[in-house]
Amino acid sequence: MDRPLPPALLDGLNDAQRAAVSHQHGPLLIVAGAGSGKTRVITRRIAALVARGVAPHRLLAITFTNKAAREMAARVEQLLPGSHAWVSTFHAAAAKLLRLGGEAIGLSRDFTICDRDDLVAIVRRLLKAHGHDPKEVRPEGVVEQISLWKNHGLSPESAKQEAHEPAWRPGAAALGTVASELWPELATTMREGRLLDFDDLLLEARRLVADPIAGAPWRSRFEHVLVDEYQDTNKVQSELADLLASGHGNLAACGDPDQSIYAWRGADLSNILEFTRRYPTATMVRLEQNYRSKGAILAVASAVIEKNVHRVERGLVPVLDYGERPRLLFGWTDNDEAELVAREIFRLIADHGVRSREIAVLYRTNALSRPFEAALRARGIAYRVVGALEFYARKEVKDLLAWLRLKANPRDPEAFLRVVNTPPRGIGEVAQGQLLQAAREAGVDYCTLVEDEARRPRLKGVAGKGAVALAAWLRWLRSAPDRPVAALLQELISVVGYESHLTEAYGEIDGGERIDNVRELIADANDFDVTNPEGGLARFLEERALVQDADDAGAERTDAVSLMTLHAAKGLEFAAVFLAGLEETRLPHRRADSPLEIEEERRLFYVGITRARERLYLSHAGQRFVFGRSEPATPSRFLHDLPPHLIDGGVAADETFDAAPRAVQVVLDDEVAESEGFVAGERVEHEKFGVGKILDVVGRGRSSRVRVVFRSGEKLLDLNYARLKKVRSHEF
DNA sequence: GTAAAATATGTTTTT
DNA sequence: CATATTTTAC
Repeated sequence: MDRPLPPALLDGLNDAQRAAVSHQHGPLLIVAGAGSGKTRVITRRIAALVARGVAPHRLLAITFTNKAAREMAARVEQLLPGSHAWVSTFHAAAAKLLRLGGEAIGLSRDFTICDRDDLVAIVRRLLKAHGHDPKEVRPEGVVEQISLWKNHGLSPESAKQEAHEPAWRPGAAALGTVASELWPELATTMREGRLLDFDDLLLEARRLVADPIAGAPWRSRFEHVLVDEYQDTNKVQSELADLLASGHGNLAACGDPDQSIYAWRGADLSNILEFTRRYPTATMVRLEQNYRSKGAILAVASAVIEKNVHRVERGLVPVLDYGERPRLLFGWTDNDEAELVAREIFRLIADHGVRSREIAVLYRTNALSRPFEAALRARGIAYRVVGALEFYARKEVKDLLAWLRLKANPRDPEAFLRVVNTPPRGIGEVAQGQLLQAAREAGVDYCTLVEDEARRPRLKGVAGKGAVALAAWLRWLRSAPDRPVAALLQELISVVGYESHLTEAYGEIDGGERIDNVRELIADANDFDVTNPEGGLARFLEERALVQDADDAGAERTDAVSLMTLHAAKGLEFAAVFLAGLEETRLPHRRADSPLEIEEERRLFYVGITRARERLYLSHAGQRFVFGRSEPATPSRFLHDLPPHLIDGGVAADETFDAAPRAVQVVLDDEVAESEGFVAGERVEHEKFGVGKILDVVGRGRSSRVRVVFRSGEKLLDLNYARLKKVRSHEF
């Protein structure tokens, strides 16, 4: 310990960065503004600690996403080849902790991590059993409420008193009342099924580490604990970090209050704001020099964030030159906007030699990606949508994972319910209810239950026969080796006949697409087998549960423009950034109404702006397709807040909007024509069916449909969804 | 009772 | 448009 630091680790750092890297003992708070070299400081700090004699495996670094964890681990590896510092997210760390030591606090070794969908499904069943109308009480709302309660330290019992929320609609049951009514049963179902959700992982991990006896080894396991994105930790997370560092107090927290964008998920800004009060001996380092963005971009960022009232005054000093001022783009419709963006991206790539991977289009919600995908595709520009289509959320993927889950944890009710009748084998809703009930009464797992059922049948008719078939597969599943995962999966698919089920249920074309996803899952499992030669099924499932995005799981890194939400862009940087859909009800989002929520939306805008290194574009449209309908859109209030002199051409939002024709500057006749109504007799083109002719228009407004005759036959198309394009008659 | 077919309906953000 | 729920047919 306390060996001198190799000077190379401090090379090229400013004073504040050096202080953060070389700090040795006791609590440390790093308040790091956007682009202030935070990642560099953290990795160097880890290396510095090791250089001073701390064993790498006695360091724990916690990041916000799995991707960040992987990247940081790789960077540390670069600095210190062969080191094995533990870098992970809170949830992954908690899961590992519980696998290793959970039994000491009465947890089963083979628990399953369940996602939000599983919770919602369980709650939906409970709602039904209690006779609630799922339209009056949304199961999603109940899940959200219970999650909030959990994070505030409530228990199923204590929630009863808290729940006096008025009904939002006359006659409807109050959400809080229903949630508190269902929570005990939900907890029972989870316990019996050995299920842990994301909140439970953290809560149980905290319970383990806080335990006077069982937690002792964990409280001294790490000599240093480091938490990145500290501004987005919730109470349970910060307490877990405190506990893990409680043996020595070597806790380093690193974050930026201006980039707090997860309050809706329980993130508690007071964790970082009051860090020095909790740790009075803490050293505080401020990183306030921005090495990432050009001055012009930073000027806009500052102008934006300064509007927030609930904020500690802080500066971000540009190091780079001023550069080009951000540009405002306006399109009459969302398609026009996307067209302008795609055109500009093309120009950047073709004329300025910007790499595609250095360009990002950022928006508030995933649903906004469509027009950009289409416009980029039309120009042949490679792009990838980050995070949106969750691979593991697809039905066929979930089905197969459910079989694996059932093998890993035969008491998992959600896995059982997915498996029991896919492919259909005559065990319908009623029989399923009976099986669930019987399992609970006998206290046995579902595999045992079904095998018993096959021996001494109680279900009648088709259901009984189905149970016999299912029992045979389950017996096979139980005896199959759980490694390699890809082989197990492959065999499972052929034993169950899953691929033929897909083609039967969805047809050749649709089924084929789903089979592709199945193959992708096998490839994914194979990747896992190769990279984790000793990893078993449980580990595979845990990784899939904690990692939502398939890209995240370690797929290709192609040169492509990135499309993603502002939340997903956190921690990333690009040479050119397009912030799109800057309109009221989108940014700020329509559901953000309180001043505090508006401030979080503004921080989101700020995060987006500060992703850009050299070029920034702010774009919005005058009309946008929402719910399949074109609606007028007004520029975001955040655009109005921008001082005109900071924007290219000195045009602020209100002026642009009035001067729209000049701002567009391009002829987009085709697109304009597209948004007009259709008339009988017109020629149209459909993506799948080709060119056709409108026979007549049924209904008006929201529910209007058109009857079109195509070469393949007549179709009734809902204009809200079918993407029909007009075709000039001479092209027909 | 189950399975296929018709219909309803939904969009913040995510570990 | 894709999934979830309800209706209908067997």
